[in-house]
Amino acid sequence: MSLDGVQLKLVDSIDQAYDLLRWLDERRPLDALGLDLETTGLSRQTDRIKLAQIGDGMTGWAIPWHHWNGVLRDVVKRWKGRWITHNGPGFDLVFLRRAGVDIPQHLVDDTMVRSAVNEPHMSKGLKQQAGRHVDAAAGGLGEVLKGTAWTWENVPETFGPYWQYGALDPILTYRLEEYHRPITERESQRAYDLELATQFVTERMERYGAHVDREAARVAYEKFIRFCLEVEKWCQLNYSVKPGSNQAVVQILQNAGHTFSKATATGAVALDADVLEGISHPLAQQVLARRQLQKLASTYLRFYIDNADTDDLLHPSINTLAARTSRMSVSEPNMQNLPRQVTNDAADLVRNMITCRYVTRDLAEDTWRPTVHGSLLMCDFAQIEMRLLAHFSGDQAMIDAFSYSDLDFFIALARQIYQDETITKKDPRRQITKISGYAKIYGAGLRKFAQSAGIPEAQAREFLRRFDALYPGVQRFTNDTLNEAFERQKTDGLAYARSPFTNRRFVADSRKEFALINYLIQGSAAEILKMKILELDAAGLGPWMFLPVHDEVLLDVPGEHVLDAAETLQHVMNDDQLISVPLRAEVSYGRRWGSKLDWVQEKVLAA
DNA sequence: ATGAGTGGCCAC
DNA sequence: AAACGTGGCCACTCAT
Repeated sequence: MSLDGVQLKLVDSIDQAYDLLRWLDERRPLDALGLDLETTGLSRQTDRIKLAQIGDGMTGWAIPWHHWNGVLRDVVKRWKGRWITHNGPGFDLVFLRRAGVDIPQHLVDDTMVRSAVNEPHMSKGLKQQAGRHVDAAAGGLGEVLKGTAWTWENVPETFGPYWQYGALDPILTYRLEEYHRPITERESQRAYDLELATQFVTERMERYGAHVDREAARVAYEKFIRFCLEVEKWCQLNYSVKPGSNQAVVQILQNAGHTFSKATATGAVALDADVLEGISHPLAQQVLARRQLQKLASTYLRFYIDNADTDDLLHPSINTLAARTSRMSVSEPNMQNLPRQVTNDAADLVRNMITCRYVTRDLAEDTWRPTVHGSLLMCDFAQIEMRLLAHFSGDQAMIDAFSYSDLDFFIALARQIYQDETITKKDPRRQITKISGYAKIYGAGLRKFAQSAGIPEAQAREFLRRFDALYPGVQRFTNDTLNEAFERQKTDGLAYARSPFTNRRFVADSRKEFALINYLIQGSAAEILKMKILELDAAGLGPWMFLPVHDEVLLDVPGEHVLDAAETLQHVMNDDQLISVPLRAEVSYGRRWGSKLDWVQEKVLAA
């Protein structure tokens, strides 16, 4: 395929508008239209459409939005066929909807999603993809404004290179669809359907947003920063060093007689929390304390204050296609890694500042009634990855350990492994068992397992021997996955595993094929969460979901819907049919996320 | 001034 | 036989 002979056209007269509509009428009803937009920028809240482009494999039309948007509206009214976008659900369709142009979800296909599913190890970008599958020259496009005084915001729509660059995009999109569609249909239709549908739901989550207690964030920020400044002054005064300059701090501590043994990945002297905690020197303690508070203040509090909108809502981006396991990631801010340690008040605070939008700030905790004033609902799967390990292994003993309704899974497992029915929650053997489970899931070897469990390698070896004897299915699952991957390496040139749920390909880096075990488990968990989010959406909870966290979904629900929503969550997320052990989910609620210390912390802050 | 790389660290 | 996985984002350093 090449781009020879393509036609690029600009709609800037009535005649050309009619040309476009005539061209449209000649499209076959079963054909598709490529669709793309050029905008003033990337913000879906504040930026505007400059150019709308449609096309097929040979002809691309650029429609200047300000003067000729009526033409695009007319096209949307007339066209009954499919639409092909590249990141449409997350971008172009959002801009169009805001402009009052609604393209029905069921008519949309998307080449970014197709690429992510068909070739998860490759770049998903339109130009990069087109360079691979359409025309090598297409990969080098995208610098039309270089050497001009224009920006994406103020370039005239009629500037030749600009609109031509734009008009080419629907052509590329259309061609990519032609390339990908047969592959998707043959290889991974279910994964594609799942991913595409998920994008429409997560885009709504982004718009709905997360409510933040901005006032509390301001107070905490001031306090944290004041502390950091004092530490910096102290370090300067006493040691003439910046507490953030690790190597300089190391120098000083070395001069004071401390020796360092831990190295970083590249061989430098490590100065992480672990190392600092082991040094009895006032500088070490100050460096550590400042590092923690500085991180919290700048990553979260500063972000909350600067980026919440006028309704105190954050709108983080949810990327459904970032991780090779199909996990979703979240950015600006990354709300999937808000500190959770209850032992650290300062850290816990950051999570507690995510609050229910329907509760006014002055409403005292003891007068708050979730079913009256509204509530956050948090619904998370219990040990979903361990359940998937049991499912994949097929070991009856491990499967059984999930079927005692009144017994913790890891206690049940520990009792089997240690042959001791007296093991309870606090028994250290439960913790070792738990760590071993995650070691299996992550693909850890003996050494790393012993390390994480804090036991001698001999003891770890004995433990794993018993584990493997009791649950031979885990090793069988591991071996089968790897053997299959190596077979595929020979035939397809690529080591990969396939999702049992959607037939998705999980691709491993070379020499890290063992990671496929983890990809299957983590990826299946991710796919299950996506499936469940779609079910929740279909069950009517779409308007209130705002955040996925790998095995959990968060909702912000008005009071009159709280009970219904909680019941729906229970009903949808608990599932006895999907895999060979029951899937269990717990619903919790609160005025704040985290919520354990709540108002107490606000008082601490005020002090 | 900007960007890439590193080290560090939070989550699941 | 042996192999801990996936992300995002900060401060800092050194390069262009």
